[in-house]
Amino acid sequence: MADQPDVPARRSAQAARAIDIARPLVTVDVVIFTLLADALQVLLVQRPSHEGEPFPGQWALPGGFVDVALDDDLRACALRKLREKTAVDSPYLEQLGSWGGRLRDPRGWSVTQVYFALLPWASLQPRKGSNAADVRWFAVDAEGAVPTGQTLAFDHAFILAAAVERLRSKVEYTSLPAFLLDEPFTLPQLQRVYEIVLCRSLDKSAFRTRALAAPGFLEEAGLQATGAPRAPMGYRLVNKNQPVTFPRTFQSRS
Amino acid sequence: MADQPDVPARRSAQAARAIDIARPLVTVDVVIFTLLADALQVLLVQRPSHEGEPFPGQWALPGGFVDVALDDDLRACALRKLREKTAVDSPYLEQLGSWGGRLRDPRGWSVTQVYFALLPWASLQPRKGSNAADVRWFAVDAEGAVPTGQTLAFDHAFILAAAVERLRSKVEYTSLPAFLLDEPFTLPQLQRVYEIVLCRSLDKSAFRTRALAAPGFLEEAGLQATGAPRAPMGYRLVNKNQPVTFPRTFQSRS
DNA sequence: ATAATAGTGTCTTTTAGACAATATGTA
DNA sequence: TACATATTGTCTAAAAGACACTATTAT
Repeated sequence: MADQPDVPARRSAQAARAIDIARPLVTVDVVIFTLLADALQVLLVQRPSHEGEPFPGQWALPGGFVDVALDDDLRACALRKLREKTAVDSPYLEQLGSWGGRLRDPRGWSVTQVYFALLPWASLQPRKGSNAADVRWFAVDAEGAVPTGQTLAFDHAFILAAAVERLRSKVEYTSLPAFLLDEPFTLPQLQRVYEIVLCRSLDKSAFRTRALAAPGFLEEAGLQATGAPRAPMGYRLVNKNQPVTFPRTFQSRS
Repeated sequence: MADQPDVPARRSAQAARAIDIARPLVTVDVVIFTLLADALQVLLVQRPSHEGEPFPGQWALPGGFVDVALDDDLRACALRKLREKTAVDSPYLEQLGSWGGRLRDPRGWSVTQVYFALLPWASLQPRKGSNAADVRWFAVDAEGAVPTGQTLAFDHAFILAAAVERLRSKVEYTSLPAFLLDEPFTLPQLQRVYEIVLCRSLDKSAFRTRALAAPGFLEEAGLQATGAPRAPMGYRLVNKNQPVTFPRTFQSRS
């Protein structure tokens, strides 16, 4: 590593060892979810097939090495990766976790910081990803798997399943699914998103009561012409950066 | 970096760049909580005062560089750090998150993976930390701060506050506090832990009903001679590795 | 007996779940 | 007017909060 930071020559042996030991590879990956055709979809990219690249041609989560010159911090790095693939720059973005170890990358001990993003589909339409050939949306099934025909690169199948599980579990008691919708949205649309993510139906009346009663969640945005016989009320999020937490989980099994 | 993994000389320019770019420093830190004297306590260590070490003499979370030779993965690394300070090796250990950026360590772009551990006090008594001089327990206040007199090293004050917040928020709807108690414990003891962590009192009847009704949480372990006038029933955890999730949050304000 | 702590019972309140009823627009 | 979708109302069930009551044992 040629351009390693300069360290004074007079440092102690202990400090020197701390700096000089072999450093793991550090990457950031992003699990990008959206909603399309009544299904949860995840964005995957195809690995390059250059010689020397691991998992050539296989599908993977978008991501890559932290660039210590470009990225101020981990979140900035995740936003950069997201922007490179989707041209979106203020999504809902949450840290999912880290996976690191000796075996997950053939190039050596590596650690990845995984974020997950929730995007409304319409936010992607204007510029649908720079070089679209190697980027695709895949529907995610109930187990968090994806119909690529092959397994994903690295441990990404495992990470994707963890992301879906995290999303599912938080959907039980937060307003997360609202970040998958364009504003303004209607309550029937919101309920449908919950049902898609949870893979079960919810009671209409209880759902409305809960959503409208939650403080700091929704504000009215006028009746919407959705084509429905009766025009439904539209709503916007009061806070676009943070989900609302409900005091109970959903329990309907109807 | 002398002992960087060997890469075939015939690799492509792109692959070569990926491997050769400057790598961030990678550390693992552990927020170790226990319960003592009716207060939540966190374990801190004093930074060495060798020349060249950052934040010499200041208190910090226990942790340090990933050792790619010793550690198979991140969790193994966290367990090693924990074992070095406490001689405990099967605690409740959960990933908290990562903090990474250019400015958090004067030695360069660094990223830390933070875990938090919950330990019963008695598990620490037999060997109370190898070299006890530079290791100490500090009571944590309601805001997640600690009475050291100085600020903590690195961004550890911030990380500690995040850990306390995470603990508090999960305590509202999980059985996490049980991992702070030695088994067998009694329901009054368990309730006291909840109250300490939440900084508010809970109703006895509702608490007992909820705890005993939660599936997979407690199993009876015989009456305990605690010195109380009436001997209380002791309980053990059915599952020592995973907390139980309650369908509602606590709401008592009595 | 009294005190202190453990544990239970009862009543009320809240909110979800089920489902029926009403409202409002389109064809 | 018929119909489809949005929205509201009613009843019931489940669980928590408040708090009073009973149980057990050390002193």
